[in-house]
Amino acid sequence: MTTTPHIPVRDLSLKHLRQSCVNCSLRELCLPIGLSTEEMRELDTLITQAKPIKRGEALYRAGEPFRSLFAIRLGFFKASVISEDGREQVTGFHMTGELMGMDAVSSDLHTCDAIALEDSEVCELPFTDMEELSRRIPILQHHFYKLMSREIVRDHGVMLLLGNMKAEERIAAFLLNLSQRFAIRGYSASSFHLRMTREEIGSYLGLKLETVSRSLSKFQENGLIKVQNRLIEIINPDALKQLINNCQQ
Amino acid sequence: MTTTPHIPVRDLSLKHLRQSCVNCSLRELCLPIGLSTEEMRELDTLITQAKPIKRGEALYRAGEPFRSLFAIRLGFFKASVISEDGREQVTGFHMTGELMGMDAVSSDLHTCDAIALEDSEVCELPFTDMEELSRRIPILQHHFYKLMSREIVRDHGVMLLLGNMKAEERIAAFLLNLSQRFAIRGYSASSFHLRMTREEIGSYLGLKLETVSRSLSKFQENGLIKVQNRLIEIINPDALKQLINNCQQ
DNA sequence: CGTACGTTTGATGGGGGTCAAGAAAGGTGG
DNA sequence: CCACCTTTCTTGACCCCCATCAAACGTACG
Repeated sequence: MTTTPHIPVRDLSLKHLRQSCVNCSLRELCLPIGLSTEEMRELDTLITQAKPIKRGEALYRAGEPFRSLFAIRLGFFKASVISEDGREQVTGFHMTGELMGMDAVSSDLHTCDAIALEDSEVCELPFTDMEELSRRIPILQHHFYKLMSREIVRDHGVMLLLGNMKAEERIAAFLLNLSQRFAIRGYSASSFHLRMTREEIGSYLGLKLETVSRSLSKFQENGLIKVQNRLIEIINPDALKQLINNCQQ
Repeated sequence: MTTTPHIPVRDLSLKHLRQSCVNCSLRELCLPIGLSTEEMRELDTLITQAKPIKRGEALYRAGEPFRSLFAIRLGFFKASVISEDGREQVTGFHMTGELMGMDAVSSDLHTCDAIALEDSEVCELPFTDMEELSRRIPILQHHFYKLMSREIVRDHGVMLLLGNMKAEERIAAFLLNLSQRFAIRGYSASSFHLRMTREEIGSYLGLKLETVSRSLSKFQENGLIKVQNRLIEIINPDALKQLINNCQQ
């Protein structure tokens, strides 16, 4: 039984089931790989009803047993690991259409917390079912390998950022990355709302919240962006790009 | 020079190929998941003859088309990404029994360079063949998902290190990590040879080579380790562990 | 044996962490 | 709608860690 958010819950025809898959949570998962209608239907039967997660709630926490991946149907999450001595490191921010929980496959335990930064909805994908299905649909198997690989590449990018870039370069890269991801989803690339605190940005970028705040203020002074609390307007994206590339190591 | 392989390179009968799979390059891949002899044989037919890579040579480079994963049969590699403006970030060091190239699945192009830091041997695993086989051997499919997931978890650990730790903590964590991985492979945990330069260590840890050198010297002064060029002897592993955990945030 | 590369160590300076205080925003209950 | 409180954000002052620059030394290799 799959429900679908922007479609009324009671209206559960097959057509809408498929739509839910294509349009929302599994956009990245299904749409680009060209499954047949029949295969898509099989995939849909796997997916449980969309589950709402309120802002501040955990989708899962480190240490919990792993059963499912989660596709974000709508909303915004942070993923973070806590070290033994209590330090938090935000490992990623995830938005509509992205898949979470792939880190948990390795040990059958979640290795990080996933916290909703706004009211969200996720679709649960039981992993063993998914594995079974992907054996029968080669293209789906390949796509899952690709998704996990993409996560690795993304992490390498963050490592480059943390290892090589100065504070302002990191912030610039972060803003451009968000901008691009919003744009892909049909939102404005030049104006968006930050769902996370300065502290969470800082944790992700290896900076203190004061440094994040200062950098944003400086960008505003220089006319690169406009900051109004968590509303960001990108005035001069080219200057931001230049900032990242110019500072030769 | 390089340590001697368990099996002479020239002796490549089927039996030895299988042994090579079990004992060396694919230790992590095959051994722990309990394949039947028949399945193991199928896997072996997939694997090409061990290929030697000399010190300094590239196993692959960023941008090259992706065809295969590589299992390190013997040796030591660094993986690194180069940013558009020429900055190098070492994303990992890989030793015997580990799998390289999983980042390339996402785009069918290698996204990083893999450079041998000592004379090495790798087994090539053509990825499409591997996918096909893993469809018929569920446990193999699951294991590959796990391996990729493990890579993600590992990267999260590095992100924590880069985002939260001070120079000496990073070095301590790095040394302990190497120590542990050597120990798993049956080598000494307390005494080992660094295959990489101070600069490469620094790149991996987000530090400059001088800082790496200074930290090692300081550890030696304090009796935690003994450094003799690239030979490291760990005198007081507990003190190193404490170093990582004590420095609260 | 000499050149090149890698390493160590010192001196210096700056980027960003830390501490602190005040301002702004958001949520809650009356 | 307002008063109140909490959380988040901004800005300033100070200082420390680590990058940078520089020089000398050790080691590997042709």
